[in-house]
Amino acid sequence: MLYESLCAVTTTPPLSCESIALSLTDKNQQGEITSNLALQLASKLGLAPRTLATTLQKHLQDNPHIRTVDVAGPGFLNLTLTPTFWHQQLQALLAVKTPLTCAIGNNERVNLEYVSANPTGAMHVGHARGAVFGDVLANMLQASGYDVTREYYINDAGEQINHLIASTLWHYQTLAGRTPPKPENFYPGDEIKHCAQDLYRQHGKAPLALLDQAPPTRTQTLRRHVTDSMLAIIRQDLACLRIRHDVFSSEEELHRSQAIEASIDTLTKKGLVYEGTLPPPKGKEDETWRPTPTLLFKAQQFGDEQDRPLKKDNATWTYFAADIGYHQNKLARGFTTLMNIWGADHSGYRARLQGAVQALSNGQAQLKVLLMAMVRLTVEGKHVKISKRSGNVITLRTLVEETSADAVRFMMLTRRHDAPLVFDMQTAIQEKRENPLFYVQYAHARCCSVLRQPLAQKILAQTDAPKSTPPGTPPLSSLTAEHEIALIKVLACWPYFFEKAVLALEPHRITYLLTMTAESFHSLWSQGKQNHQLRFLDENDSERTADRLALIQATQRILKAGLALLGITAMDELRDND
RNA sequence: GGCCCCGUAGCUCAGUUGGAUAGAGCAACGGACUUCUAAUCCGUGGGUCGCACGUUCGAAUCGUGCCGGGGUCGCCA
Repeated sequence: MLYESLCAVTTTPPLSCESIALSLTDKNQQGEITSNLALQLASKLGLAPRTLATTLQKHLQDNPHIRTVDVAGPGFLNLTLTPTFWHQQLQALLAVKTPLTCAIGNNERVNLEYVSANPTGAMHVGHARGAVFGDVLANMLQASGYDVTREYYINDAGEQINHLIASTLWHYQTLAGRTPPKPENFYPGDEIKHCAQDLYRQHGKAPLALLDQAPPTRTQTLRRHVTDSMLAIIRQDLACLRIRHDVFSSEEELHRSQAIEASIDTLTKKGLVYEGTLPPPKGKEDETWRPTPTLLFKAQQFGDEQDRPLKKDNATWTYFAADIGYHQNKLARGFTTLMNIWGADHSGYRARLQGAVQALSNGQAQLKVLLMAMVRLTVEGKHVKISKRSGNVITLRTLVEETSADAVRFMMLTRRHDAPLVFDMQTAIQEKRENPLFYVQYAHARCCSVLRQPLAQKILAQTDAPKSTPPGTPPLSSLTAEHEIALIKVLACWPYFFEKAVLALEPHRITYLLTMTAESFHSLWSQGKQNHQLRFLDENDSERTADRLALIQATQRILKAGLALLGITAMDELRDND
C-alpha cells in the first residue's frame, strides 16, 4: 500500500512506473522511505537523474502524507511521511480480518510435491527440512489465493522395494523356523523385522501358506504389505510434525496402469524418443562401463547435458520413465504449475524432468524444482554424524521428541532452502533470545499479557462499543514516540514482504520477519521501563492507552498470523504459574 | 574431468532480486528490574562480502575466469 500510494503520486510524469521497484524503510537518517525511481527512469526519459528527481520532488511535496522530500546522492528520493500516514497504515491493518493474505494466486492450480521419501523405513532429519519447507510453502500459496494440492509420490516400485520384499521374506522364513540364506542387499533396520512379524501374526493360523504361494503372488502380497506398513510409519512421522498431504500417488500404480507406456508414446510421437547409445562418463574411469543401446529421451534439446535413458538393461522402465508418466498424470489433472521439493543430491535430475514436462505440455506448464541443502545436527555445539552405515541415524521422530514439532518447524525455516542448515538441539528448546521461536512466542505472550490486564479490558470494552474518539481528532494520533512509529512501520510492511516471500517461494523470510517484529516489540516494551510515559497502560489517559492497545492488538495479530503460516500455534502465556 | 549449489564479523547466518556508511544472533566487555513477564532491553568492539577482471551513474547481488567446500555423473530412487 505504501508502494501504491507512492506510485500513484509519481505517475505524474509521462511514464508508467509499475515496473520500477521502490526500496522501503530504512532505519537510518535517509528519510523513512527511499526510492531509486529517478535513477531507474532517467535513462528511459533521457534526463539527468538529479533533474528528474527534482521535478518529482516538487510534485511529491504537495502530497499531504509526505512531510519532507529530499534529493540525495546521484538522485535518490528520500521521503519522510507524516505520523498520520503511519496511523492510517495501522488502522488499515486492524480493519482486515485476515492480515496475511493476498490475491496474487488467482485460483491458479498448483501441484506441490514434497517429502516423497522412499518407503523404506523411518524418516530422518534431512526429510524433516523438505517436509516443513513444502508444508509452509503450501500454506503461503494458499493464503495468496493459489489452489494448492499437496502431493506425495510413493516410490513403491523398483529395486529398493524388491530388496525390502526379499528382506521381509527372509525375516518371515526365520520366524517360520527356517534358515534361508540372507539375500543380497539385505535391508537392515528393525522396521523390516516388525513388518515381517506383523505379517506372520496375520497369517497366524497358516503362516507357511504364504511360503507355498507361487513367487509372483507371494511377491505381490509382500509388496502390498511392505509398502503399506512402511507408509504407515512415514505417515506417523509426518503427523508428529503436523504435516499432511492431499494426494498420495503410487509409482507402482503407474506401472500397472500402462501410464508410463502412454506418456513415452506421447513423447515418441513428438520425435523425442530414440534408440541410441550414450557416451561413457567423462573424466571418470569405470571399467564396468559397456556401450549398450537403449531407449533415450532427447533431454539435450531442453538444455540437459545429455540424453537420458528410459529403459534399463533388463528392459524395465527407469525411474525417469516412471516419473515422466507421473508428471503426465499431474498435467492431465489440470495443473499448470508444478513444484517439486527435492534433496540437493537430485540436482542432476532436474534438467531432464523439466525437459520432459516442457515436452509433454508443449511448453504450457512449468516445473519448478526447489533443492533442499543438507541439515547438520549439533548437540552442545558438537556435530552429530548422520550416517546410515554407522546406524547413527537421528530419526525425525527422535528430533521432534527431544525438541518439539514447533521448534523443528521454525528452526528448519531459518535458512534459505539452498543453504546448509545447522540445527542445534539445545538452542531449539532453550528459552532464550537466541532461540528465535521462543523470542517470537514471548513477544506474542507479552502482547496477550497486556491485553489481559483489567484496565486494558475495560478500555477495550469501551472502544468496542460506540466510537469514543472525540470528533475531529484523527484515530491513533497519540502514537508518536520513535519506537512506536518504528513498530508500526514493521507491521505495515508485512503485507508487502509477505507477498515478496510468496513470489520468491521463500518461507524463511517469514521466520525472519517474525523475529524482526518481535525485536521491535520487545524494544518498545523495554522503553517503558526507562520512561514510564511510554508504558502501554495509563489509567489517567484512556485515549493514549486505547491507541497503544490498538498497536498491541495489531502486533499480536501479525505475530499470530505469521506463526499460523508456519503451522505453529501462538502461545497466550509462557510462564507456568506454579 | 563435465554439470548443479554454496563461499558475507572469531562462530551460525540475514541482506527486501542492482542502491547510499553491508546487518542480526552467539561469543567478549559495560550498563538497565518499586514490572504491562529482566525468559527482556540498551551500549561498545569486531569486515579486502573467497580472489581477479568485466557490465554502469552504482555490484555482496548480474557476466566471465580462477581458488575453496558440498552434491552429482547409464542399468539407485
